Amino acid sequence: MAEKNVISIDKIKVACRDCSLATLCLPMGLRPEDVDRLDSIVKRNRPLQRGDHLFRAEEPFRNLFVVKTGAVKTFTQTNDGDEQVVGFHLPGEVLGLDAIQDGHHGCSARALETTAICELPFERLEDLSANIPSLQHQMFRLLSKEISQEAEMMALLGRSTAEERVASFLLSLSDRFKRRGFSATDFFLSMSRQEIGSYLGLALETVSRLFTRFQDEKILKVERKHVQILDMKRLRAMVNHPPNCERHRVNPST
Amino acid sequence: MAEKNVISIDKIKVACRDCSLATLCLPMGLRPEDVDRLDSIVKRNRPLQRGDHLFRAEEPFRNLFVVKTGAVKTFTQTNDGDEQVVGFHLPGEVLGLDAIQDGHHGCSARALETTAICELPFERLEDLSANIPSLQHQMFRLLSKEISQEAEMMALLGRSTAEERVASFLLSLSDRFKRRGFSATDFFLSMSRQEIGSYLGLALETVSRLFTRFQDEKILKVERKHVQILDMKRLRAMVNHPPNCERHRVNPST
DNA sequence: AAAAGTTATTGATCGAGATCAAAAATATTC
DNA sequence: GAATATTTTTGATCTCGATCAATAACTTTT
Repeated sequence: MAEKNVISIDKIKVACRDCSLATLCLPMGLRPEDVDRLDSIVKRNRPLQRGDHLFRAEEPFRNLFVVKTGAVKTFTQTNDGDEQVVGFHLPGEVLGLDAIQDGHHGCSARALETTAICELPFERLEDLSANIPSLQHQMFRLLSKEISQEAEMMALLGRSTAEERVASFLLSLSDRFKRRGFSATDFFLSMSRQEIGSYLGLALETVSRLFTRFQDEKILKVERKHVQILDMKRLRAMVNHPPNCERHRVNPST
Repeated sequence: MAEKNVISIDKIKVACRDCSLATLCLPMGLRPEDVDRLDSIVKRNRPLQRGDHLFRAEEPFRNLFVVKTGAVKTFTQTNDGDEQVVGFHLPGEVLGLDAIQDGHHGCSARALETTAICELPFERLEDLSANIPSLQHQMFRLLSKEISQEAEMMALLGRSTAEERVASFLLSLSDRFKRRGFSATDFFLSMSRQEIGSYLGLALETVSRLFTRFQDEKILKVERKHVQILDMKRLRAMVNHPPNCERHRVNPST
């Protein structure tokens, strides 16, 4: 098992134009020559190991980061000391967007597993954007997408039951894995129950219990970090249908 | 009382360069001549009345909107039919940023009171941004700020007690009013308890009860929509201090 | 392979806040 | 200005998920 984390450096240092993530990442919609210009400012360092920090809250902001392989969590400190997970980031997803605002990172980021990262010096990216309209457009879309997704998350946290939150979380992962060419129904969680709970505003025990329940109901097969979705339909139904369907009153007063 | 909603059209149609919100709004950090170029694409229509829609979810996205006077709420439909408030927008704040992404509004927006709006055709704004680096920079900052604020809200919804949420909400309003030149301690809520609850992920009764409790504790004076903050310190302490301070164990095992 | 540490599961209990219900205050309509 | 509708307050009850606690499964170290 000693070799399972060995990763080919060649695979990591692939240029944007040859990168399998190009359609998910910043180069999306750019002309080939513009992709090369973008590529010219990208820095690719050696991979992070599990637990390594990509950046820390309060640090000055210089670069945006894109996950190339692996997974990263972002988190802040709660006022009572322990960490609050604010996001999980898979290949092709960009980190640091919240820091453009005032030049400081608002959260910390660490690798959940061995992770390769592309680094984009933001000042150079801005210059390039001003000269490549399609890149500027892509940047606006990227930022806007982040806003939409966070708004969805706010709605989830504001309204939903634990069941709905866990179902949503799994569906989100499933969908993101699928778009990256992995199985939508069979994957490994790179984060702990604790981290999932923190992200979803639930106790870790609640997450664990729901995994168990979903398994009892033949919706999932869960074995530690290994998740298989057995009944996608019912999982989706949990998110779409009101959690308390018993509001169809039999008594039609009014 | 028939005249209380009469608003001078002259005051609404003031140019960006003469607008008191310029330091809070898009023109921030732009050179005067660039402010004029921005101004040239701004459309200013007649004010909205309370309840009027600014836009509806799913509608195609053409413009960003800036609140000039008044207040707007944005909201989506929950799957069980009723509305979920996702934001309240005061003068100088921009709406529609989530729609850049895929060209459709992800939420609806309606006026909470008589409201004047500046409208910015997004395509023209993009063109202008590509030609005015400081405007592009300002746009990135604006989008990034929205991301930061939503992340903060996610943390609030994921972690905090009802008390902390209501305190945060009042402090946020107080702060925003202050920056706009209004009193930080004496203001009117333009939204209902229902809407506040929806936004904070609480039942309207819980919001009402907390207002009552804060009043009993001499932190607030609340009379329907009229709020006075009597003890800013204690209100702030509610947000900063852990809600359950009884985790300082007397028993120092470990 | 035993020991120590970590992470996940499962059970029991408790409480914050939702929900249900009614009254009170205010706003709107005719 | 009486009547109707809406919003807010207040009270009583109940439930979901947090918390506390112990065990089990897995990982890492020695």
